[in-house]
Amino acid sequence: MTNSALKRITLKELAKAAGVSVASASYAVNGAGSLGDSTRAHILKIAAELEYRPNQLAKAMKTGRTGAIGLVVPDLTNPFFPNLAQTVIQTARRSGVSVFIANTEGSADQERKSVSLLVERGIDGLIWFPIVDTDTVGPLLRGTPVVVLDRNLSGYDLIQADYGRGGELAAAHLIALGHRHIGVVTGPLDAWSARQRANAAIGYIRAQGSLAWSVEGAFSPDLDPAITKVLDESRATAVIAGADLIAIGVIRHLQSKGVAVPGEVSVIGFDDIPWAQLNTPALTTIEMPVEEMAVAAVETLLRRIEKPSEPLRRVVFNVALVERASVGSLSSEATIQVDEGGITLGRLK
Amino acid sequence: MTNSALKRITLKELAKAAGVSVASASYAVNGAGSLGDSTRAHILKIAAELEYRPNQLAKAMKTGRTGAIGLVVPDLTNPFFPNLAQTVIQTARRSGVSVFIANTEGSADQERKSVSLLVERGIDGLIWFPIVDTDTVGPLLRGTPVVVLDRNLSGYDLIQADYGRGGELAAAHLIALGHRHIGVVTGPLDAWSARQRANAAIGYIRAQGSLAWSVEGAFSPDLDPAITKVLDESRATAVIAGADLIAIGVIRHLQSKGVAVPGEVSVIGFDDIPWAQLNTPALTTIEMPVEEMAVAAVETLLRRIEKPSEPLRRVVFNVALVERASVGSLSSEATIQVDEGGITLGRLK
DNA sequence: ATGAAAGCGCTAACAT
DNA sequence: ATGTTAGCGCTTTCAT
Repeated sequence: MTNSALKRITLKELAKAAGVSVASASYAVNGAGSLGDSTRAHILKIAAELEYRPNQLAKAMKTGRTGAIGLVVPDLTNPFFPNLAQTVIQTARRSGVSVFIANTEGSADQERKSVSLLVERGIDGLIWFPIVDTDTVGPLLRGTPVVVLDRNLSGYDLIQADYGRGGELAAAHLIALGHRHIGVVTGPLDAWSARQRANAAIGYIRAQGSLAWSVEGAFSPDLDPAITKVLDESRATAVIAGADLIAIGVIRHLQSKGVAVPGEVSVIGFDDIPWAQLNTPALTTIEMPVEEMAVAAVETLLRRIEKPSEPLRRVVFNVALVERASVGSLSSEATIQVDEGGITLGRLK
Repeated sequence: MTNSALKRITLKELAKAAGVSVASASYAVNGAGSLGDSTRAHILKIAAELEYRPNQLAKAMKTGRTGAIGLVVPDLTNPFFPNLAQTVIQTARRSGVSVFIANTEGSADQERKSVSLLVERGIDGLIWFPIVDTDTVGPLLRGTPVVVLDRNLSGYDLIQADYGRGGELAAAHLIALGHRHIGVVTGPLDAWSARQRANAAIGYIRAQGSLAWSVEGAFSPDLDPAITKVLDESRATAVIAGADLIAIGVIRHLQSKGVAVPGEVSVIGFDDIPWAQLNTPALTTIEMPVEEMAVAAVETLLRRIEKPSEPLRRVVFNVALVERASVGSLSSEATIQVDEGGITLGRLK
């Protein structure tokens, strides 16, 4: 009968059972130290029989490594994040590290509390997707390595997508299809990534066409009155949204007012969330390699934990246009000529 | 200057700084033991000045409580789960407990590995959403308290929705609207909850109308050939899907074949995932109170951790029909007469 | 009311 | 190659 429940065998007990010292037992279990082959084999055999499982807490206390990292994201309910979280979890687990998830619910206060809780609980590192561009948590970190996603905070390793290029790609696509009067609904502008997208898109539109209007929105399909108003009065033939969620909201609103998408107005999004292709019409959008970014975040963090004094790194991922059905051509030509304006289409994937 | 970074103050250091013993310091910090009011106040003051933060690992090693629980779900990428996870995280945090998330990617093997990792890492308890009806992890638990979501495993606390009633509700709604020929695409039938839904729906259909066909599907909008085939050859005027994700897949397929929903065929889903109302047409579905179930899971687990020997509990939540736009009436009557067949519509919310 | 001290289970010098 | 031992930071019993 095995001791499946209750009392776990300790290293000391294992050592006694094997007739060796705790040190030898530890060495055997961890593949460390110098041990005779037969001794090692013997200890391992007994360990297996006894179903020895090291107490990770004790181990952590000695080594200062918990084998756990934290992931702090704004909102798991936003369809952009589950993919990210899942990939982080999987990647981490491949290295035997577990991940604590905290969500900040969009509040800087929650963000601070979450980080504090995690740091005090003892994590080896943190992957942080901040809600704003301010370093709200620096003083709470107490030396915990951090990699920052999506934002541009100094003093941390950074994982980003080329948001600026994304904005240009979106604008260029519309311009190439004959659109000249373009409106943009940005994401919350206190986020660096949203500003990057918006500025690049607006810059391109101004250069090649004309900016119909520009409003700031939240990351939600529920549109502020300010947005619906501008939409209703709009003469724009196309709108760029700062996120797919917003784009979906825009399309819904347009449709509810009887304007056809993309028949009368084209809409392009950002992120390529899973819903994008299920939407009616399927959403044309700018995709970023979320999974790869998640993997990069974990790997960067793990490396940082190993080598705390290596120079900080900043990894920027390429973005790409995903053409689906929410954007139409204004010109009557059947052939689509995309003026890339010096932008290289492509992706790392 | 505060010691914001690096070396945390230890209890011993705090004790020395306050000129007391470690025991007194511990008592003061934890509000335990018996201590003079002034002594306590003094120690606390010094602790605040020094920004003392207890080492939770050491504490955990002594007390056997880590203040962390695990959440094991099949797939964060399935829109059903983020809400659940988020609510679990929030609820847990309110009690100061952090949550490790693991996803099983639909494999029993991963499930076992994830649970092992968590248990060995040291969690106080586990919230488990199994992928099948088998207890794949029992022997790995080593006494860790577990509450099981959505399935009907014995030996654990159970949190469920009234899936059977949900199936009846869906069928009754269709029947009441004049549908008689109804098809059903079930979820994976190795899941108890999917069977409950399917059996109840099919039973009701057989009693009040006729079952056109029934096929098993995966939790995905991508339909198996077996399903699309049956859909294409179907004479059913309505289909019940075992999950919203499936319902969306069915609608997409129907639309792609030029059949109007709900004009020619009505479709009803299950779960009321966030996207259900964003779908075109907005999805009529059976909702379950996910957030409340998540809260109940955490509370049940926390109580179980406190009192391991209390009798097991099983909490069943009510479900409700959410009428949107994917179901139409077959009769020409404008008034909808729902024959509830003894079922009480209502919800706990 | 306060303090001394024994560990929790483990790792890693440091012996031998 | 193997064993002895000193802690990691904390809680808690037992003295005082």
